[in-house]
Amino acid sequence: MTTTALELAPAAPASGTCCAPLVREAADPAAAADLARSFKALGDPTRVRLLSIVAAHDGGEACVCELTEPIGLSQPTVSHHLKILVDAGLLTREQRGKWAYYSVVPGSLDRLGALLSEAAG
Amino acid sequence: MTTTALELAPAAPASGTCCAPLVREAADPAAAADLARSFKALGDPTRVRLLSIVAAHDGGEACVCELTEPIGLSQPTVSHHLKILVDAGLLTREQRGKWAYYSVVPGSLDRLGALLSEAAG
DNA sequence: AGATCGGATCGAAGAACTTCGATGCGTTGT
DNA sequence: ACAACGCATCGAAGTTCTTCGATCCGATCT
Repeated sequence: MTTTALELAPAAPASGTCCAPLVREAADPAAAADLARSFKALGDPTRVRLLSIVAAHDGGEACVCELTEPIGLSQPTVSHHLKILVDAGLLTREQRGKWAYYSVVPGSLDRLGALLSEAAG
Repeated sequence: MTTTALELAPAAPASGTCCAPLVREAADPAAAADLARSFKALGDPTRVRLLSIVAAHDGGEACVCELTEPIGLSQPTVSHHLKILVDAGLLTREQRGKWAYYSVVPGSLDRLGALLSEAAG
């Protein structure tokens, strides 16, 4: 490590321009909005808990009746949050007889994590 | 792959209990709230773009004056979003003379991705 | 068929968020 | 010392989100 690059690294010491230029493309607004939509679904403690409880069940699925009690919220509220997680592509819903079973979409969380590293790596 | 486990997999065919038991602990409410706080910071398209633009700059840092224009929002609004990202531990702020430089906290996004896989893996 | 149960949908009330213009504070330049 | 600049903070207005009780729809049981 020599001090060769020191002449251009600190840019302007006093006045003039303040920042360094871009070295690569930033995420375009559409991609950013997509990413934000997914993260917004995880931006509520209730929904994180729902996701975790579903994943903790045998077979990776659980019905609403098993989710309402540990969450401690009303049944309509739990259904509302589950719908948001389904719309975000993190859960799937399957009606079997009288009960509705929710399960984690395989790989959906890993895909999100990968996008995370890519967006700011 | 034999059909050995089929006897206990479908649980109750008609009435009775609906769901399978838990096979492991779900995330406790405090941990879920922590995780949700981080994701909520990423749950806005403006903040995802800010993070991306900062990371795209040389040296991984940028000042507010370089962020306001590409975002297309007012300077107070950009400052507000930057503060949220700092509070979430995703950005750091450093005042150098007249300008405030924001940079991505190294590893913060990877850590989030790891928690993601852990919480529902 | 009628009753019952699981769960989604429908407003509504309250809280939280996003955005802005105006203003204040610290640094830089004249 | 004074003016100019970068940026944070302060209300305020409008929107969105969270939560609930009430209600409705399907499936199951008697």
